Amino acid sequence: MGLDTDVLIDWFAEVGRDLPWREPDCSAWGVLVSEIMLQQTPVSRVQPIWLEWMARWPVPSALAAETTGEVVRAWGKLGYPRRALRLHAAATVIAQEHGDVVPSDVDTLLALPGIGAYTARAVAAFAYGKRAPVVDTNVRRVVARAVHGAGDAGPASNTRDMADVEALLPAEDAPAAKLSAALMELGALICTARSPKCADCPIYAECAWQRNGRPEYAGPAKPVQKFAGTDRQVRGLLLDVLRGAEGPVEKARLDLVWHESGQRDRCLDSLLVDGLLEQTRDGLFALPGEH
DNA sequence: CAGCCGTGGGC
DNA sequence: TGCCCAAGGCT
Repeated sequence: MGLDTDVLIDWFAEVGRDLPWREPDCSAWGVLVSEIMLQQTPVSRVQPIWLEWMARWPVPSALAAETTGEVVRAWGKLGYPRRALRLHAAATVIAQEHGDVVPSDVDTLLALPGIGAYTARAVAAFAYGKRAPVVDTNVRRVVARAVHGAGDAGPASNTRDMADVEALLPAEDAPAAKLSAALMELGALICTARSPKCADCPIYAECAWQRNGRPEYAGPAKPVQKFAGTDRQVRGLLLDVLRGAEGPVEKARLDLVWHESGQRDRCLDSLLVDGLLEQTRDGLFALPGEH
């Protein structure tokens, strides 16, 4: 027995959050920016930054005209700052090759930097109302429980996961796009990773996980990412100095953020390689384009 | 494909 | 408190 898509769509219309990028007049550019920012970053932290960006860079060409350093600075502490570089690069391609219009075609979107299987389909569905299997961590969890009766989703398998969701989508574009948003919202608000709120679930009666007696997750243990002491932490500390500085800084200033010089220098070098930092002629360090 | 890439909040 | 988690993508 399949899920009741009408119930989910109605539930979303009733209790879905009023997020600014869901407003009917939000541009496709606004949707794209939100999707990139929301990759691995919670809604509550994205929202204020997204509002700033939309006021400052309302079209792709406006962002493209900015230095990458300024974009990285405006990215603030959303995390994974390479996303800011990729978004800037995507905006440049959109401005130069697509007439400043965010593409609506999945394959064209996939060709843009920073846009993968999820984001391409999310933009097609949420900005353009298209039917496309939108598979994120929320949707994978909802499908694992409600459809497959498992306690949680196992390791991601792009092909299989998209086929699962594809089978749930209504034939028509508009309801399919609404269902995609509803599945994500259900995973975010009700069918959460920890302590799911099953009493409030609109598809409780059809849920295969309930029918199975709510079995524990039985798949392989998920790899846990360390953070303390990793290059990721050190890179974050280094970049944070530059975000807070007016202009270029001396290396001695950067040396203060981490005790181990080998790791520190390796991280500094990797930031230069990534294009998140630049070195000035006189050996100072700066955000790219800001010297 | 496994591992890496930031940051902060909740339990 | 430490651990888990959050609208992924890239190599």
